[in-house]
Amino acid sequence: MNSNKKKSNNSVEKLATLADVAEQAQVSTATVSRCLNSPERVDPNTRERVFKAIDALSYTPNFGARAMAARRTQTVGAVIPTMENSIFARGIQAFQEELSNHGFTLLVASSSYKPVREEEQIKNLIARGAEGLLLIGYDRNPVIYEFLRNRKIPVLVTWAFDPAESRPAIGFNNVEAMSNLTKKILNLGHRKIGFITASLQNNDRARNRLKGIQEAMKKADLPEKNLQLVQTSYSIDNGAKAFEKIMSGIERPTVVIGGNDVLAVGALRKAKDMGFRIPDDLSITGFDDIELAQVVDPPLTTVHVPHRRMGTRAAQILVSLINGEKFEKSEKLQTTIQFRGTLGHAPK
Amino acid sequence: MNSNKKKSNNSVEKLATLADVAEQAQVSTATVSRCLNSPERVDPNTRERVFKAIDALSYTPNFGARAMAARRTQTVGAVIPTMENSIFARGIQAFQEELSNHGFTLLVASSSYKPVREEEQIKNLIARGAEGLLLIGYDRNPVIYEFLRNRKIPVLVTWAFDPAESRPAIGFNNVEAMSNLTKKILNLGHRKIGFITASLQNNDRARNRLKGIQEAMKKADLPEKNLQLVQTSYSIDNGAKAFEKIMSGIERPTVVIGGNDVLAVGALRKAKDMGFRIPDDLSITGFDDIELAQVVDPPLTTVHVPHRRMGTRAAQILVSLINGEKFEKSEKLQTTIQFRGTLGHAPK
DNA sequence: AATTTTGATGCAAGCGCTTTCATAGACTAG
DNA sequence: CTAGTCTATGAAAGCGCTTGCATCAAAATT
Repeated sequence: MNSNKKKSNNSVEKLATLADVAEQAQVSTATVSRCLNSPERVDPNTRERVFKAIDALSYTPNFGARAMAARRTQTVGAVIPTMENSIFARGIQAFQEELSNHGFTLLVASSSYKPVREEEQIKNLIARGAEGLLLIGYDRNPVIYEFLRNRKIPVLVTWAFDPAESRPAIGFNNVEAMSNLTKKILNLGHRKIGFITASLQNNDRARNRLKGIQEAMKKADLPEKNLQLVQTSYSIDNGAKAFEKIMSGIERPTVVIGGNDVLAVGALRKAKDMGFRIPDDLSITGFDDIELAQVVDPPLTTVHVPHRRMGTRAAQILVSLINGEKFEKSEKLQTTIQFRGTLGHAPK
Repeated sequence: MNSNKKKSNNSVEKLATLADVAEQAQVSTATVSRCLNSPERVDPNTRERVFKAIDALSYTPNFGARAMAARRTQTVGAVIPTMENSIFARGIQAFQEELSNHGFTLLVASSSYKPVREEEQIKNLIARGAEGLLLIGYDRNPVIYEFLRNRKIPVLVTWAFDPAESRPAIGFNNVEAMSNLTKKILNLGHRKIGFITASLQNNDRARNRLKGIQEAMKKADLPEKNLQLVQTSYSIDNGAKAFEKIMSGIERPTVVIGGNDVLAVGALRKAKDMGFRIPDDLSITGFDDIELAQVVDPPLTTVHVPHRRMGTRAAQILVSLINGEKFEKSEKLQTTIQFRGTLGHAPK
C-alpha cells in the first residue's frame, strides 16, 4: 500500500520528512505544514488524516529546515559564566520558565568566565538562530556589541544595573548593594576589611562590588590600606585559600567580605578550621544568597538578590524586545541584606 | 565597487549570507563553503580574500542551513532532571568539556523530573539535530526508546548502571552503593532507619537506592517496619520537612538516610534546629557528594560519586556510538563512602 | 612535446521546510 | 442563473548551505 515512489528510499531507511507525511496522507506538503502551524486553517477530516500519517511515520519536524524557511526560531540564548555552582541556576530557571510561557525555547551556554569563550558561544547561539540574548553583566568587547547590533539581535544585560550604561538591563546596582552592606559592617565597628573577589578583569560586577566597599570606606574616612584584596576564581576551595592568605598577613582584618557566597563559604570553612569563632572573633559576609548560605554553620549573612524575579522579568523584557517593542528603561531590582549568623560586632 | 546585483537587498538590510560573501570575494559559494569547512583545500590567496569578506560583512554561518545541507550537526543533547541544584552540574560540565575536545557541541535541557516534559525535550533536541543523547537513569516510556531507535539516535544512560539492563550506560550501581552504605550504618548499631527519597515513580535510581537499603536490612534480619520512608521532591526545605515528619512519629529512627545530599542537608539543618546533636543523638547520610556536603556542619557523610569521570567517559562513549562504533559493554563506576562527621554509633 | 596528474575552483542539485499566489468548489446574494 | 465570497488546497519558489561532478590551468612525468 505504499513504498518507493521517488528514489530508492526504502532500502536506506531515511527519516520521514514532511513530504513523506504528505504522500502518506494524500495531501500536499503545504497542507501538512499548515496542520502543524495553523491547524485551524485545514479541514478537520484532512487534519486527522495528516496527524495519523505523522504518527504512523513517527515524524518530527526538522528544526533547521523550519527555521530557515520561516525565518523565525522562537529561541533565545543565554550565556552564563558557569553552570557549576548555582549562582545563576535559580535565575536562569525562572527565565526559562517564563520564556516557555511565551512560546520561546532557551539555549544556554557557559563561558567559564572567559571572554573569548563567551564570544564563541554568542556566535554559536546566533548561528543556531537565537533571536535574542541574555548576557550577564555589561563588560565585554565592544566589537561583540557592534556585531550584535549589526545583526539586530536584542541583548539584555542582567545580574547588573548601572545607571551610567544605556543598554537594556535588568538587575541590581552592585556598587550600591555592596556599599550598603559595608556601611552596616562599619557601623558594627569594623575597621579593617578583607575582600575576596573574583578576578576584576572583564567583570564589571566584581569591580563594582569593590567600588561599593571603597565608597563606603571613604565616606567613613578609612584609608585604602585598610582594605585587603585577594582575587581568585569562584570555588569554595579558592575561597578557603584566599582566606588563608588574607589571614597570614600581619594586619588581620576583623571582617572578610566574600565577593559571592561560594567564596564566603570557603572562607567560613577555613576560618572555623583555623579556630576562629564566627562571628565573635571574625565576621564573614557573602553575596547572592544561594542555598549554600542557609545551610552552613553559622548561616551566612549575605546580600539577597531576587534571582527568580530577575529571571522572570528578564524573559518578559527580552520577548518584548524581540517583538520589536520599544525599550523603555532598564530596571533596577532592590537587593536586601539577609542577616544571619556570620556578621557581628568587631572584636574589642 | 559592489551593491545590488540581485534584488533590492541594500534597502532592507538583510543578514549577510554565504552568497554575499562569495560575491564580495569574487568566488563561488562552493569556495567560501570550503574555506569554512576544509580551508586546506583552497588556495591561500583566495582564502585570505574570503576571510576578509567574511569579516567585512560580519558573516556567521547559518547553523540550520548548514545542518540541513550537510546532514550532520556535531551536536549532542542531554536532558537532565534539573539545573537548579548542582547534582548534575559537575558531571555535565565534564561531559561538555570532553565533548568539545571531540568537536561536538552540547545542548542541555531540563525536565523538572517530569516524564512528559522529558519527552518533549528529547523531541526538541532531536528536532534541533542532536546526533546522540545523554539521559539520566533508565526509567522512561518504552515508546520513547522505540522512537529513538527508529531514528537511529544513540542513547547513553548515565547516573545509573544496572547489570540487568542491556542498553548502553555508564554509571554506578545504585543498589550496591546504598546497600554498602547501609551495611556500615547497621554495623554501627543502628536498627531503625529513616529514608528521605525523591518520588519513587519514574525514578529507577531512587527505587534502587531504596532497594539497596532493604537488601542490607534483610540480610541483617531487620523487619521492613524498621524502615521509615518519606517521598518528597529534591530541595533543602523539603528535606527539612520530611525530616520533621519522620521525627514526629512514635518510633524515631537513629539514622536518617538522605536520597541525595540536598535532602540530607535539609534534614541536617532541621535536626540541629530541633536540638539533635549530630552524630551523637542521630546520624545522617547523603548521596552524591556535592559541594554542599563539605560545608555543612558537621560535614556530611555521603556516598561519593565520581561525577567528573562519569561525564568525561560518557562523552567518549557517546561520540564513539555516534561514529557508528560498536558498543561493547556498559561501564560501571565505583562509588565510595565518604566518611565525614554525620555518621556515628547508634545512641545507646 | 605530448600526456598524465594534481590542485583550485565553479556549477548546480538538493537538504526539509514555509508561504505566496492561484485555483477549484461550495455557498450566498442579487 | 450569474456574479461575488469564502474556504480548503496545491504548485512552486525560495531559505542558506554542502558536495559530487566537471572544468581548466599548471605541474609533473614520460
